[in-house]
Amino acid sequence: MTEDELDRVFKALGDPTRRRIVDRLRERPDQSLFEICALSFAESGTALSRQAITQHLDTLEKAGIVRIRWSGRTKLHSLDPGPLRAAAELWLRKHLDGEDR
Amino acid sequence: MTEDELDRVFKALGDPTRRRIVDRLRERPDQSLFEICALSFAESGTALSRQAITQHLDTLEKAGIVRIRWSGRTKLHSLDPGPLRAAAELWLRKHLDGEDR
DNA sequence: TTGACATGCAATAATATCATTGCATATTCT
DNA sequence: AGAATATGCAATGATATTATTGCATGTCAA
Repeated sequence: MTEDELDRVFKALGDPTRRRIVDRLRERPDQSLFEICALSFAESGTALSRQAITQHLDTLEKAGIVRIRWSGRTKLHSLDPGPLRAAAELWLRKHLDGEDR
Repeated sequence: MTEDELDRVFKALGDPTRRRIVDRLRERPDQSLFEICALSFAESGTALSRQAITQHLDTLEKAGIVRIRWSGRTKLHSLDPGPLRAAAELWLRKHLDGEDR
């Protein structure tokens, strides 16, 4: 994992809206943009525009955290646990050695 | 750990200069601003201004990752592993359950 | 007490991020 | 074919981030 990839992963995680999206995608994969918008609204009360969500999803996709798949006219989003795991292993874990885990 | 704290930790980690600072502080604690500047230069070749490093250190301090201690006219920086560990435990780990670790 | 040293504070500028709006394109259904 | 659906693309604006420069303040040491 390159420095740039690490940048993108941590930056992607540095936003609460994106973290919520990742949480929801983990509960259920293959969600469409509309589903994610609806859940985002249901959860937070405030409605972000569809484009805002799209941009967050792009950020997650560029970080490699989210994978997309087209089914007709709907774009389905799922998690790719790889980059998250890589970031945790490569970087966070070395700062936690010697602790009670 | 609140959402805001999580934001600050991940955002702080989303910059390669700051990650390098954390790496160096882990190797040796209680480094002054000048030492960090010097190491940063020695490592990367390009010299960031002292103020740029100061701002990065502020970001790390606000994220709770770096603790400071004054000794006369020198400001000594050390790591606080707490927020890093909390972020890893609270957030990253739940996305890694069921894997071979 | 003067000079060198270590750092702080403030202003500025370039670029990036986050969210919005309006319009366009492609797919499904009747 | 026409209407509704799901999404893309582009422009804009507000705010945040990153790095710079110049000057000020506090501390140590000769």
